[in-house]
Amino acid sequence: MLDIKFIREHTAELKEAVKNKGIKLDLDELLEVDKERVALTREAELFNRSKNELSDRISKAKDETERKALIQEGRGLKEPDLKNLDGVKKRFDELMAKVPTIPSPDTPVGRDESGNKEIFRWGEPKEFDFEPKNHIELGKALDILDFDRGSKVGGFRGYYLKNDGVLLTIGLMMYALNKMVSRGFTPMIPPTLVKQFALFGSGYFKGLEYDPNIDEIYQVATSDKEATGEISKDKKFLVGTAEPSLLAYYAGEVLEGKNLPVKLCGYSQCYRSEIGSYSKDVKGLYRVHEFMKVEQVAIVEANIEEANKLQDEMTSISGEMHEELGLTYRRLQICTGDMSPGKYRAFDLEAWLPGMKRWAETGSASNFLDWQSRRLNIKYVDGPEERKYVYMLNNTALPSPRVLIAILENYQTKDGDIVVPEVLRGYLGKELIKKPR
RNA sequence: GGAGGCGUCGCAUAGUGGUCUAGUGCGUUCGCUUGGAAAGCGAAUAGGCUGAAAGGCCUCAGAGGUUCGAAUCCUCUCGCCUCCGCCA
Repeated sequence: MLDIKFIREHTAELKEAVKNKGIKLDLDELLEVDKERVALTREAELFNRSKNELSDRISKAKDETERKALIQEGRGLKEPDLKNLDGVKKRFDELMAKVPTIPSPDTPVGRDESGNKEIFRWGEPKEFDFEPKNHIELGKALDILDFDRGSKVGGFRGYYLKNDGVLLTIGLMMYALNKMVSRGFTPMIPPTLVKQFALFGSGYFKGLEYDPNIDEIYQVATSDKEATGEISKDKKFLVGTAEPSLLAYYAGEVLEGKNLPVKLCGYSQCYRSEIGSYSKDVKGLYRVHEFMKVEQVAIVEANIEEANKLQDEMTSISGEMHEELGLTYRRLQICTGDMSPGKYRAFDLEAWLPGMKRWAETGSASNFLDWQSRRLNIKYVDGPEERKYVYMLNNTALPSPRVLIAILENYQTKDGDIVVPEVLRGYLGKELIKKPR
């Protein structure tokens, strides 16, 4: 969400942003609707003013005759068409919800993910003196992953973690939480079942309302009437990351400037319907409907340099974890076409998967400026009189399944065992996950 | 699942048809006072839209209705809480 005044004054830049981000939005229509909205509001104001004045005079009428005369006069007032105003407001809101943040000057312009730019690389893809297996084969042989039973019970993209697969995963999460806490982030386990506003506020709906056909979010209904939309009571959604729950923690609040920046990290189960990815990555742990993740978010004052600096810091913490885990990774700067509407500046981390022979997105760091805080109505006190919307940032700390894939594939031995990365050994109590022989 | 309660300007509350331009207390800020502070005294203290400004309009959870006029009456919706039952 942006300020309508800003939109009026920066139309050209916004049109450029709409084009470069590939958003379906007619800004001219928005400006037209805005004009109409202002005109109708003005009309309603004038009517209200005369009505209020008249009511006041009626209440002060000195006798019945005067009162009756004034009431008659009131009947003559022409009421503006407020129904029309409601419609205009609704259309205005719909269009406003789609207005993007103008991307940062350093963001490459591109149509899709092929326009992302590699800006940093740590390590090189590992060389093996044997043909490395992928995590599916490895996991099955080690009896730490079970996809057959996973889909039997959980359906498409279902999986079980077993034995050391569980300990590795929980170990990764503990490792990430400890790392974040050591960097001054407040740990939280937030709700994963949340109300609509939290997801809308963070930008997880493409429009004003949830649309199950395009939004990659599960809705939870507790009755048939809810499921069919007949009633909307208690409609809840499953979050795809801790981000919306962490950001919405402060929804509607005004924070003290001296308490900024607020740094939080959240551990949560994450649910993704993957509605637009039916045929993508159908095998293995790469793209699953539910997983565990530690997420980092930050709430900062409205200062672009500070926000960018913190974004870089958050990205570097994720990078450091990849390094400590011994995972070759690269950092990409995300281009306009691969960026969601609200983002100002974004980076992905990708780890190398020797078995699948590909890079795997293992993190995504985004700076939204005030696009989310306007939707969530989160401000801070800046000086004695001024209140400003905060800037909001988020970044993955560690996503469990993809990092697990990277560890299995990078640390495999010729015999199909897995060497446990040093930083995780404390959580497993062993140095090697041995294949049953 | 059953029963009941509640939703007012940061917090707590008052307000049952016009004098509400929403009162009071707490908190906060500023001033007076003081060597400095506390106390005391005085003042200020919601958000949104619109406007160059002055100002105007809207918002008492939300929507609709009754009325010349609604925080107040009616209907529905949403949200929260308590008790009972069931249960991890």
